Amino acid sequence: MTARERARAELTREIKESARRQLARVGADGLSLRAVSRELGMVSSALYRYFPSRDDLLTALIIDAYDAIGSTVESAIAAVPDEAPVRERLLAACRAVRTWAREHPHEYALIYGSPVPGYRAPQETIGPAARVPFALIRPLRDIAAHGQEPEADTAIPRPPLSGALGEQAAAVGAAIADGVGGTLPPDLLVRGVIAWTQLFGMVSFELFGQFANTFDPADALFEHAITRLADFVIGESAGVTGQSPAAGQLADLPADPPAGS
Amino acid sequence: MTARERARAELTREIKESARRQLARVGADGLSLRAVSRELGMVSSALYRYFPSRDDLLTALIIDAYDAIGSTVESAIAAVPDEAPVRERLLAACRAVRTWAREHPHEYALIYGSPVPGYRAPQETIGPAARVPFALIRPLRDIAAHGQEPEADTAIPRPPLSGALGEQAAAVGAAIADGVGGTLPPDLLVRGVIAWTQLFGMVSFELFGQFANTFDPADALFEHAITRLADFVIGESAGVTGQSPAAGQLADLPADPPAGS
DNA sequence: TGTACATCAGTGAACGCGCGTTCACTGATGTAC
DNA sequence: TGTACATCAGTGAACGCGCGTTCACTGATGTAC
Repeated sequence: MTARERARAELTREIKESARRQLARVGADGLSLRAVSRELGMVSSALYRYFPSRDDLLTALIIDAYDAIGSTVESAIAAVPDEAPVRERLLAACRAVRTWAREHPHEYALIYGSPVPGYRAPQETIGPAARVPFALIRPLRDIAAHGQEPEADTAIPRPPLSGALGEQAAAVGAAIADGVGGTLPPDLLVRGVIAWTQLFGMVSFELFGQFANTFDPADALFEHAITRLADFVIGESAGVTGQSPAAGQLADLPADPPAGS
Repeated sequence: MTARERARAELTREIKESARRQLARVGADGLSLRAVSRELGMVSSALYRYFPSRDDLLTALIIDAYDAIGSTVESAIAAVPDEAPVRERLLAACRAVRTWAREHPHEYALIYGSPVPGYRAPQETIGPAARVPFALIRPLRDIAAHGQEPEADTAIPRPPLSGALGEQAAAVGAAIADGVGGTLPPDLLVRGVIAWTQLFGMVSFELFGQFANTFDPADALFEHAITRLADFVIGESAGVTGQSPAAGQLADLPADPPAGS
């Protein structure tokens, strides 16, 4: 790696860092190449050696943000001991999402807030964007791989999917089989998606100020909500008993069965 | 009402309409007084007779949007026959939220998307902002007023609230008692809040493009999700039986008991 | 090891643009007697 | 019913600002022989 290449990588990093700082001050629409160049002590036209346009810089920030929250969630899940029940992995993932969002509110807003009008997210963002949903759904594979869900232990009724939803979920399940390491039953996948929306709905409301004056420090509400959410997804009621009755069973499974249906 | 006053009201309306159209084209940050004045065939400085600044115009749009979705939801609930179970009112409210959001995506983004940096929502917005959550929670009052929840019919376990959450919910419940027409038990209130976040999480993900390439027409997913959501909030499992067993009982209650605990 | 040439990073000036807001003004609409 | 004055809506010019992007350029870093 030549000195030139090292300098280029370093400056690219500095440009994005400065842009992130500016994001925090003025938001995505206020992000200005001239301001970035000013902070870096360069002339504004110099930035065009690194990013062909303002939108490309924005895209880089979006990809970085998706990757950052994605790897944070993946790490949080990986940090849970293999013997721990699926439930613990889900809870860890939820907490990781919230923690990252609170630590990087403006990057969170960039990727999960209202889309910037006039900006069309390019193809390259969809891979990184899928990391969090994949990470959330992957633990469910362990339930599916178990052959059957702990039907006897669950007290939560499971209304059947409508025909249209069943087909849609089956198609999605097949399409993402590679990403999540196996085909999920439609019902389980739908529960996972609902949990995904619930999780981000709660985090967004907290960050965007909808809880102002009511559930303002949302810690207790969040903890309660993700407990209920885990009940809903997994179909156990460990929120009551404190420990999943099926945990022992699941723990005996290999943590990572081979991919493919 | 003098001719002058009528003209003023009319033009104020036209300015806001033009601004809403522009919102759809360029978003909140792109909203420009000069563009509005251009569309109206006026000189830009003339707008200052109607709104003292750009931010005040934005505030007016935000209040209008909150009022619009608020009254839409209220109407949807009111349109449900009095004899219908609480469940039907909840579902109607959820569908109304989604329909309005899809018909007014940019106004939705204005109030539920990422906050505009540098813009601080003034006090006048909090009343209108509360209309939807109040409308969602108000039907739950009927459950609370019934004296007890249909405990026997519910199959969903109800883990207790943590101490901190219980206190917070009790405080919030007391603070909003006037708005919802009665004090709600903390547990019921928390379920309502969780449902609120779930509902808007799902609508936001649909509108902001997170379902792209997966659950893209989200109709079936949404219908399923709100069914589960009603199960969760009300504790009945009408999604399975098709009709709430407690519906008859609740229908005998007065639709609007006097406010206050 | 040294020279000749190509590649690339950064400069500085310029283009053309749109923005929010102020201000002194004209003329029409409303009000008091 | 008519006049004198006050209020208000809309004009047009101007201020000062920051922006994205282009372009011909200089000088440093890399590469081939």
